[in-house]
Amino acid sequence: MKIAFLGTPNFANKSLEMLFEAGHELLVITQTDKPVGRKRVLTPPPVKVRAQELGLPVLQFERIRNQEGVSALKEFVPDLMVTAAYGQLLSQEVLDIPKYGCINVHASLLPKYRGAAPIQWAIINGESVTGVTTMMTELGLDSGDILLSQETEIDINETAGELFDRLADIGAQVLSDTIAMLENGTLVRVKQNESEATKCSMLNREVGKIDFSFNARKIHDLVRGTNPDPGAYALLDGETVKIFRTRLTDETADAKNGECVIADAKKGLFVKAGDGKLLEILEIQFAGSKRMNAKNALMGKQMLGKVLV
RNA sequence: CGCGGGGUAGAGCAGUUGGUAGCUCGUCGGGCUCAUAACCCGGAGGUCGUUGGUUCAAAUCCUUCCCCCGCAA
Repeated sequence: MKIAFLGTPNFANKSLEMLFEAGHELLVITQTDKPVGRKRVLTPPPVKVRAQELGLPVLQFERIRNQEGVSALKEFVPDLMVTAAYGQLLSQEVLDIPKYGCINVHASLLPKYRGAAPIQWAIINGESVTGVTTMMTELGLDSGDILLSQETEIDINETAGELFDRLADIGAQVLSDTIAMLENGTLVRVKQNESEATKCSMLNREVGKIDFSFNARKIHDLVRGTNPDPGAYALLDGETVKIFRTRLTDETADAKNGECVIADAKKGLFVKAGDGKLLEILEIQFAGSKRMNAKNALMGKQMLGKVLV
C-alpha cells in the first residue's frame, strides 16, 4: 500500500520501521526541525532521522493543514494515512485524501487517557495496566472509532521512559495487525464510550514538583512517571534537586515530611513521606551537577536531617 | 552574545586573603572477629579540563579554547 506516515518522536519510529519492513511505499511527514537545548541547536525530530537512514522521502510542514501540506499529500495519492504522535492537528481536508482514511496509534487504552502524555499520566496516576490502541483518526481529540488494542501491565518500578519503549514496540505490532485486517477486510470499528473518556494534558515542569505530604506510593509514581522528562524535583536549601528513581519501603519514621532520615553513603538516602513511610531515593541530581546514584552523591554531600520541600 | 553553577585520585566532594593537594567511598595488604557489608592499622592511586601570562612560588590571580549541568526557551 501507499502509506503517508505522520509521526515525530521516538515512539513513532518502531511503527515506521514496521511499515518499512512490510514493504509499503512510504512518504514520511514530520514536524520541522526545532532549536533545542541551551545552545538552541536546530535539531531534526527522531522520525526524520530514522526515515532518512531508511532512505525514505521526508517532508516537513509548519502546518500540514496549509495548502503546501495538502497538495503534497494529494500528489502522493496515499491509500492510507497513519499517524503516531505527530503533534499537529489535521483538517478534514487532509483526512479525506487517503482512500482508506487515517489510522492513529495512541499509547493508551482508549477512551481513557486521550491527549498528549498518556504514558506518563498512566504511571503518575498509579495505573497497573495500560496499552496501545489503534483508531480511525477524526477531528476530535483521539475520539475516533477504535480498531484494535493491546493491554500490558505496568511494573511498580517502571519509568515512563521504559514504558515508552515497550509501548512503541506494542504499537508497531498493533498497527501491523490493524493494517493486515484492513487489507483482508476483517477490520471492525467500535465507537468509543464517551462516558468513560478521560483526557490528559501535556506535562510541564510544575507537574514534577514533589509534595512530600503525599504518601510514598504517590511520590514514587510521580518520580517514575516523569522520568526522564521533565523529571521530578524538590527544593533543598533553595536549590533544585531532581529525583529520578525511588524505591518503596515498609519502614516508617517519625520525622518531618521530606526529611532525610537516613543519609549514609553505604545505607543510602531515605526520606519520610506523608504517610510516615520511608522512601529510598536511588537516583538524584543537584543543580549544576550530573545525574547520579544517591549513594555516590552522599559521599561528598551531607544530607542527614535536611528537609526536601 | 538569555541567566547561573561546575570541571581536583576509580566515584562523589573540600580546598581560591597564592607557599610542598585533603575528606568520604571504593581498591590493595594486614589485624580483630564464629562471622561480616561492622571496626582498627597501613599502602597504591592526581602533570588540580586546555592555552598563554603575572610571580621566587599558581588548584588558588588575569587570559584562550573545550566539555558538563540547573533555569529560561
